[in-house]
Amino acid sequence: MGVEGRERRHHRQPAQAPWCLLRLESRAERFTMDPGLSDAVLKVFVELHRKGMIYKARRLVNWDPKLLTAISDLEVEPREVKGQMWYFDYPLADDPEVKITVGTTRPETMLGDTGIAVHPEDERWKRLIGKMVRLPLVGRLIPVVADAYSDPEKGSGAVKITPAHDFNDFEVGKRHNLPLVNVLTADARITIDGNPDFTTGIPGGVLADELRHLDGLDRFEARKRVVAWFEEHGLLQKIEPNAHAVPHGDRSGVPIEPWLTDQWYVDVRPMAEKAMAAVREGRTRLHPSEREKIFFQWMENIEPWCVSRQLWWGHQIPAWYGPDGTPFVALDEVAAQVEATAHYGAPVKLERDPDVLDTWFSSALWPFSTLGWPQDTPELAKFYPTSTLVTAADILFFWVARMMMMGTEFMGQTPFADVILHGIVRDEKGKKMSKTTGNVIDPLTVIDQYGADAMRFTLAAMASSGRDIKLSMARVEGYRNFATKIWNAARFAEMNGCLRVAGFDPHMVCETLNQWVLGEAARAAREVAAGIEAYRFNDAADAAYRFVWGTFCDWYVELSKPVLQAEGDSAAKDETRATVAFVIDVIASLLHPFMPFMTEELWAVKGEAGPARTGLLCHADWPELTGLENAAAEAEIGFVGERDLGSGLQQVLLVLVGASDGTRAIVGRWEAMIARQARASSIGFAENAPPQSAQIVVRGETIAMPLAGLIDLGAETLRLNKELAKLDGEIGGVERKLANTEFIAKAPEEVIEENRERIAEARARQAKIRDALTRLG
RNA sequence: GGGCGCGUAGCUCAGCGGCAGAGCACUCGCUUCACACGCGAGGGGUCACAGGUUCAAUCCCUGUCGCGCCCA
Repeated sequence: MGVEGRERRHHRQPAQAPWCLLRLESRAERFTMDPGLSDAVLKVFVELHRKGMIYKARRLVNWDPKLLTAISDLEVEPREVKGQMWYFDYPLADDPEVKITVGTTRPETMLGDTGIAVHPEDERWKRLIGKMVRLPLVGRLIPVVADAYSDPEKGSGAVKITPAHDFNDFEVGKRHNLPLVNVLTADARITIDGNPDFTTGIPGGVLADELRHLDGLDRFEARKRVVAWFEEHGLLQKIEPNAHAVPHGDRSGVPIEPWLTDQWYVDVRPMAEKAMAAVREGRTRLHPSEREKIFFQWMENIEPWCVSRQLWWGHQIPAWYGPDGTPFVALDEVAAQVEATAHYGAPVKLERDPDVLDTWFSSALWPFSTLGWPQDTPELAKFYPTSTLVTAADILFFWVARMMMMGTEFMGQTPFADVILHGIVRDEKGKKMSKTTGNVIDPLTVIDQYGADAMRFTLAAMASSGRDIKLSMARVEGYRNFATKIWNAARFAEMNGCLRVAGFDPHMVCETLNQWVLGEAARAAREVAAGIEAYRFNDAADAAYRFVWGTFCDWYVELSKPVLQAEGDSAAKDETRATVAFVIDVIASLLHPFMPFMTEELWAVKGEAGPARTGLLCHADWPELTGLENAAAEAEIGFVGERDLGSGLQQVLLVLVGASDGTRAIVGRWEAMIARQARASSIGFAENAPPQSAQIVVRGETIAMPLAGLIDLGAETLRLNKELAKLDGEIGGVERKLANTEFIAKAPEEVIEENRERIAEARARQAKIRDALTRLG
């Protein structure tokens, strides 16, 4: 974190960190201005300079006229502005009646025009190439040059060239040897009076009054005056509304100016090559992998990085200037003095460069500077390279790419094996949160309302495939309810004496219900682990949620009630109690990554009775649950848990028609439970359905409910007929598929088999429904 | 202008070749002895549009429209 981050955020993050359960080692907190990290910054700067990869150059930079500093390309953000395009007429020097029309969105820059470019093939202007134009208002003579930069399709086809105030014009100017005329001060005011660059081309070197009045004006005020002048002199051809992107400083929010200054640059290309190689060869993997394309696109087109800043805070650049301005880059002034003395042949007075480094320069060193580099520390040996970096996708270039460049350059290997790029949290309308817009959702507010666990779970559940998250409070609330649900389940366990039992072995349980839930728990543990390992946190969170609510609470707890709440003690009851306690421990473990507080508390509370815990849940092992799947238990509980068994009415008789011995046995074991689920008064068996009963078909079993006088038999008939028709449709579709010879020839066997089973099931079901219909009548 | 991505239930989003899913919202019924932040039962989708590939397309390909983001 840079120094400005220190000041603005430092008080806040430690407050948030514990609630978000960032597992931070606070003794290891580092800050880029710490002495150790400053040593690293100096060393890197000096080393890169020695290798010729840091140099000083006079170029156009993105200049922030409010903060009065250069900024890097990445700190510039284009903002769509509804501006205007002004068209000015520039008269030819030797024939003022002939005028060239040029368009501009920044009229005040015309003071620095040193040429006009037209496309070499443009028939309108071709004949004027090589001629001179007298720059209106200023009087300077400037040439018409042929350059393909000018787009004949746009505007008039001729563009004014201001090499000192526009990046494209700078390049055009270089190609045609046009002079650079700077007309702006650091705070973007016009400076022309006594400005030799400006006055050089002016006849007599003396400024007319109308010009002198512009001197010292703010750029926008000057713009108005220049436009007014052109209008007065009949040289304003037209004004068109024009929406275009204007570069703004991302911190200051004001339009930046391309401005000619001396700055320090890092030649990042060699480092970029090394970083790209690391990704290409799989030594660093980006997740999601689609990000790699964007990474390469940027890295392949990378430009020199302007790292000097004219600010009062930051790492001062380790460069000292001799009397003639020669820079000496060294770790300290003494070393610089040695070099200077050697250079001049005698000691000289040195002056240190007042500029500081871009904060991202020191941040780029983070993976090794924090571990003590350039010292050879044990931490460095142990923790570099790191395994995984988790960060927001929007700082891929600012930070991640630069850490990779510096890491490969100075440590010889890429700093991370995996980089997880997640989305950023946006507001509910999908807008990027920003302090200036004022739509920042403070996590502490959400936490106050719904709890840290609910918020953390929400973020995990919504963090799919690196997409941005529109934070949905409804989701947060839903997961708060989930947390409450777990507490209530734990309370149920407590009320029923479900205590942990020493040496409980999930493989030894005898009760079908318990075998079943343990198998489900094992499946859930596998799914959650797989999700986390694949960095698919939403899949992991989902799997945990489904198991806890959908399986454990909705079914297991319900089905265990008859056993737990029966009078007296039994082996089955003991086993079920132990299983409940065991599964709650599993739940705490599975959910701990997503709901650390609640689960830790649950772990502690459940640890009060039974065998002593060895420590905190966060230090406990991931549940190792293998060999617990049990197909027979799954089938049996599947039948018992069938939602469709009942009639939706209270206290009816349930009759299983023509049930097999197996089914009779299952029903025998679960009678109380099934009756309870189905709201049935009792359950019986018969070879034929009683007259006037509603009948349903569930898992191949026909269940009849004598409903004479209870329901509308006509409505029941209608319901059954509707279901028949639905099945007809399904059968028709599948039959057509199976009749297709190509399908039979080309589809995989299991798919064909699946379809055959589907049709068989549908037909069997239809038969039973038809049977039911005749009984009903 | 170039690149990347997204258009799936009213909303927020999963799924990504072989019967369209979740949460929230909605409708109906429940003071069921863990939980109304709950329980049960439902309704709701030509998976943006148009072509193509395939036995089979929400999923793959091409184009169109709409919406984001990144880089010029």
